[in-house]
Amino acid sequence: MTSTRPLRADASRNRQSLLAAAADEFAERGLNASVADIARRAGVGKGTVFRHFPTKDDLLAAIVLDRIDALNAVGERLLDAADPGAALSEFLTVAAEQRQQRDLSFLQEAGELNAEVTRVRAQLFQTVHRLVDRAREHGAVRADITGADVILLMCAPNYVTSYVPDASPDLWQRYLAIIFDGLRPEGAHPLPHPPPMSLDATHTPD
Amino acid sequence: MTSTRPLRADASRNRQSLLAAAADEFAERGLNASVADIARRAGVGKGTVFRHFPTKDDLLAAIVLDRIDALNAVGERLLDAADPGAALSEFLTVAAEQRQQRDLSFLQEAGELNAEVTRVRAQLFQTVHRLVDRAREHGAVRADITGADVILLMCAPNYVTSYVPDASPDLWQRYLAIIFDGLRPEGAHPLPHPPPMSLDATHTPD
Amino acid sequence: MTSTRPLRADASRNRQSLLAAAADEFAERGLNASVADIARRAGVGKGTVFRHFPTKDDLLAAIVLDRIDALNAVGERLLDAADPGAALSEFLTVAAEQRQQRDLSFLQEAGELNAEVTRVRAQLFQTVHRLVDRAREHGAVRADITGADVILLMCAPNYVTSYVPDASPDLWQRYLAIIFDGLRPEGAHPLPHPPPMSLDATHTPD
Amino acid sequence: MTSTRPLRADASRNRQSLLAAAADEFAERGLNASVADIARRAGVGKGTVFRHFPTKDDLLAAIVLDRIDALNAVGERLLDAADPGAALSEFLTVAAEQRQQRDLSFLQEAGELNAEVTRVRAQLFQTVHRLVDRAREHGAVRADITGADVILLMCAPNYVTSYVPDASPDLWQRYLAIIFDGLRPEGAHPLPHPPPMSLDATHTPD
DNA sequence: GATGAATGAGTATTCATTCAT
DNA sequence: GATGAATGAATACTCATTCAT
Repeated sequence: MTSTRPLRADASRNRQSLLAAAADEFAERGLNASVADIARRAGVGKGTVFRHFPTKDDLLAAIVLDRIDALNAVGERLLDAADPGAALSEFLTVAAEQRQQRDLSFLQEAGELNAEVTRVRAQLFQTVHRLVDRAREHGAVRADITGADVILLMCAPNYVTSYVPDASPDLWQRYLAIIFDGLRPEGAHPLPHPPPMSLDATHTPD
Repeated sequence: MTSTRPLRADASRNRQSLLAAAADEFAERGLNASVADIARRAGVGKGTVFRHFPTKDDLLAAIVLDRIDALNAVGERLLDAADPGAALSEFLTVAAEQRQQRDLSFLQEAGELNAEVTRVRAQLFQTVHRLVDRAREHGAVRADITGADVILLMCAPNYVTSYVPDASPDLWQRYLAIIFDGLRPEGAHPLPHPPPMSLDATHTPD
Repeated sequence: MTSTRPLRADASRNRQSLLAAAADEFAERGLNASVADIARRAGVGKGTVFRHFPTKDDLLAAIVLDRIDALNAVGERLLDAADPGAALSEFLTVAAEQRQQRDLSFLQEAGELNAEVTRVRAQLFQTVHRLVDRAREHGAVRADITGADVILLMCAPNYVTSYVPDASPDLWQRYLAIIFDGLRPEGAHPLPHPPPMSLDATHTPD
Repeated sequence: MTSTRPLRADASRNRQSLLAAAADEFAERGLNASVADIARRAGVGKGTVFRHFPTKDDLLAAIVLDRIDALNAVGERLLDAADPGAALSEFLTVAAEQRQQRDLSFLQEAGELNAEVTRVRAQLFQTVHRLVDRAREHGAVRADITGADVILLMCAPNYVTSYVPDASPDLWQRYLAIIFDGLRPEGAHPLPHPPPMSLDATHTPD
């Protein structure tokens, strides 16, 4: 949060290349993707990676940050939608599409990440909570469902399809639909366990 | 399948310690858990690990094998149950309980593992297919659900709760219930995507 | 053959230290010399070895390459000498001096080494063949001697003296002289076995 | 030299299997041949190897011992031969045949070996010295040749042919003949270096 | 005596990170 | 600012040797 003066043009270009390259490399190789490969893919020297991101983990955090921010923007926009049920459904669809593009599921391993991520994630959580509250009030989802539930279930469709070797890239739609059916009021059975109190945003559902 | 003569008493004890220690260590540290740490945890020398499991991957395979076998046994028993819907539900419950005990989700990263694993996994798949077929015929699950769907969704409850820092150990029950509601015929909406053809069992949903 | 831009000054210095240290270490400990020891002896970190030579074998190959190249250069120069007999003798002397400086006889154990080595070795073989042909035509060596014979016998003087614990460093001269006498036409007895067809240069007489 | 009571029948059989297996394995794999492989090849347990030979080096020593003893026996018998020149030639032939059967040239690496070996080797050296002295007195070898010279040159033919990939098993005969021609009085040129004083038999020309 | 299970020092190699150019 | 050379901790795996069975 040090008062970042704007980067020189080339530096900013490098930063972008790096984020893209890193996201690709991580998506392909998981957390073990090597900094050297990322640098090569970005067309810069290894040293440059560390000038921009003091640590491999910081690089990871930056990627996650971008992603969460983008998703949060979508969520906030949908808060004003006319049909709250459709809005929630749309939000989950966008979230899954985003995850599908680049599988960052391995992030689960990556422990706490940095504080900035936690902050942005907390924002996203707020947004989801509001989306869910509106949907619930509208009767679009069952009464016993919370924002936390949706946050947790949000990644399941992609997770689930990641096991299918040569899956259609849209297979997640099937499982999102099934899960969403489970969230609806119609035919709902009482739930055997209360929802988690709050997700402290230090962990990583995205 | 080499006609393994029964292990010496101490050797067999070591093998058990190793499997337990390795499962714990893998669960805590993921695939990068080091053989040295596993050995230390099991209270044996590093060399002993390799005597029992020529390769880190073989160790992993042994753990997975045990797990799948156990689960398959449960599934086969449930094939004879009176209520096919309850049987399927029971099966998913046992699967989740097993996964809850030790999280092996990192296995997703692991490549093919060995052939034995693939074989046993294929058996398990068969069992699940039969459980699902029976449940469907009984009207306990919707008509458009296949065995493959259930295999894929089976792990979702644990995956989802793994994001909650200090979750109640039974939280998965909540998400299994939601997902199972999504599988029921009541209130089902048509699914936007066909199910995957077949899971080739070289990959790792367990 | 990748268009290697010239190494940075320090890197090139390190490369030289490494080659020297490795040659010494190999000479003292044989093929089992450890990369760690080589690094220590060169005064660099272990990682630096692998930056310069991706593999222990590549390091070995580099050493061998240098040696063969140097010897070949001498041989080619001697092809123009006035007295072909003296030229051959001189060549064998230089070869033995080179080997005496650093004993690489352990190389016999080493497998194929890399293709570059094979290529350069084939060149050296050509050179020797020509030296021997000229000497034979001049009557300086017996008629039934081939280039292959000389290539094989070339290393014998050093091999032989390597058994003498505190030998004079010039002792090889004695055995080179004896062997060379065996190659002369005077007093030659017919040979009981034909010469080898061709040495395929994937093996390692140097 | 502890007053070895005669071995039990099976033990003695094991000892022989071991020596044979070890010689083969060493010949095929060099000094790095593993004790486990030797044991397997001999059809005994690994522990048995160490009961008979407290150390891998001791096993090696035992093999060498057998070999030297056998060769020495031949040498001593030839001391009484009618033609001292032929006797020396015959001796060198037998030595080369023996070495050809099983290549133990890697032994050079094997440092000092044990005292027993040194003792037996000293005997062999004596024998060779006497064979050479007789041959010299008879004019069968040049006057400036010593027993030490012959001991050293003795192994050269096998060494030299070990570089030829698919050599005829008798190729050594060619090089023994060349070297022997170099030892003859006819056409001998004066030698540029005095012979080594004495070979202290702690090193290993066989 | 024989066996093979256990041990741990040793090895090549990788990779995040630092720093001289 | 950018580069890539240097570093060394970490890792899977091997093998001579010891020792309980």
